[in-house]
Amino acid sequence: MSGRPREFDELAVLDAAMVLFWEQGYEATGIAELSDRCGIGRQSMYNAFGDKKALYMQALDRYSCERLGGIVDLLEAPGSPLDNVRALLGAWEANWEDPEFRGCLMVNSMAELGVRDLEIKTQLDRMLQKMEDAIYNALHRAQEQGELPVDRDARALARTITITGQGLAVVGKVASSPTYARDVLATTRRLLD
Amino acid sequence: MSGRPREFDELAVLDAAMVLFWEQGYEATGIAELSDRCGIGRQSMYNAFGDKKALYMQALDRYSCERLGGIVDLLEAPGSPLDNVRALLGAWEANWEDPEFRGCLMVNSMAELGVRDLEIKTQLDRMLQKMEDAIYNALHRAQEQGELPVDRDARALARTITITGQGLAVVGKVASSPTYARDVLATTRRLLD
DNA sequence: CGCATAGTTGACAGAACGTTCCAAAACAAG
DNA sequence: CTTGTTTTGGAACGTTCTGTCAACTATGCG
Repeated sequence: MSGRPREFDELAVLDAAMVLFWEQGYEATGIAELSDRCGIGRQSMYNAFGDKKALYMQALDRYSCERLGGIVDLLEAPGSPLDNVRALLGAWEANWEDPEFRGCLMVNSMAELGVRDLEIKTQLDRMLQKMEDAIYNALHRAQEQGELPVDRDARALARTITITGQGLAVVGKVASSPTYARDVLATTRRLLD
Repeated sequence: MSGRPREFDELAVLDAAMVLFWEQGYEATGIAELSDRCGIGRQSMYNAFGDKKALYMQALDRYSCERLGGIVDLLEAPGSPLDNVRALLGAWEANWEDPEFRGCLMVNSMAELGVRDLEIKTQLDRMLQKMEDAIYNALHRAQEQGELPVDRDARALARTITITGQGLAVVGKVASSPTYARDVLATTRRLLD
């Protein structure tokens, strides 16, 4: 039998929680703050998502679907796969130039919890591979289509681009130089010629 | 007039605090845990270092002197400057293969506090520039000595290497593949030929 | 020895933490 | 309308947190 209906949209609440964890990290974000910004009561959060860590992992999942999914879509877009990779680098450069750039939830999570929580570590490793594989697939297709020389190690290249993205996401939170990302990504782009 | 002498070595305590912050992050590390692992009482910590944030910033300073200083020394070692850069990349690769690799305090701090605390952000930016400049200086000397073609943008190259190091330090906390760093650093090394 | 200075110790205050209990409220089905 | 089921809001739980206070201890100097 069904009882009283929910007064909130589960996905919208999860999005709000995701943004809050994204901005402040896991430890620095309190339950009261979460329920405030999500617009629902404490008990409703516990009913819908479980305890704090469970909520956090669902926020990570949401990030994986929304943001990483967006990257995957970008890389799998029709047309030149190599241009899609270049578009990803361009998006990163644009992110850098945004003065309100808040980094990347996946990277923040790696730094804060990567070695302290095995369950989260496993999930983050999956997300990382999702990103790496998406880049690898694009590079591999680029090689099949003759856009990228076949003597390049596509796996190593994909990992290099992944690391570059993660590095920019961390450093972008503190670095003051506006040309930083441009310098780094120019070097990265040359690897694709 | 001087009173009762300290029963602890200030630098040793700071080192222990640094390691604890390094392993667990700022928020997840409590004062009780700090004074336990440092082997001194709470009040002694407050007397010697001030409050938690002041202690953290002194730990960051210590990290800058010890670890970043070690990198600077490595890069300024006599002999081939380009080989010194290669040695740094080799050290990063060895770090990756260490199963107890705990990342880098500077990177962890960027991710956790980089956008939330302006004072810490400023300090981290300084540390980042210290590292970048050390790499740049080595590359610049390599160009002067003819080891590295002068048509390379040494600043962009230094930033790329910096970003790669930061990226590896984050990703290394969760990635399972043992060849990850090797792949990435092989690509990086090719930039130096 | 005695005074001044500085370090150590344990207890404590005030606030914040994550979590749970409970009763009121809102709907679906009978 | 009644009964059953679920959500909601508020109060309260015990714990942990950072930081402080006051008493005690140990040293250097006169």
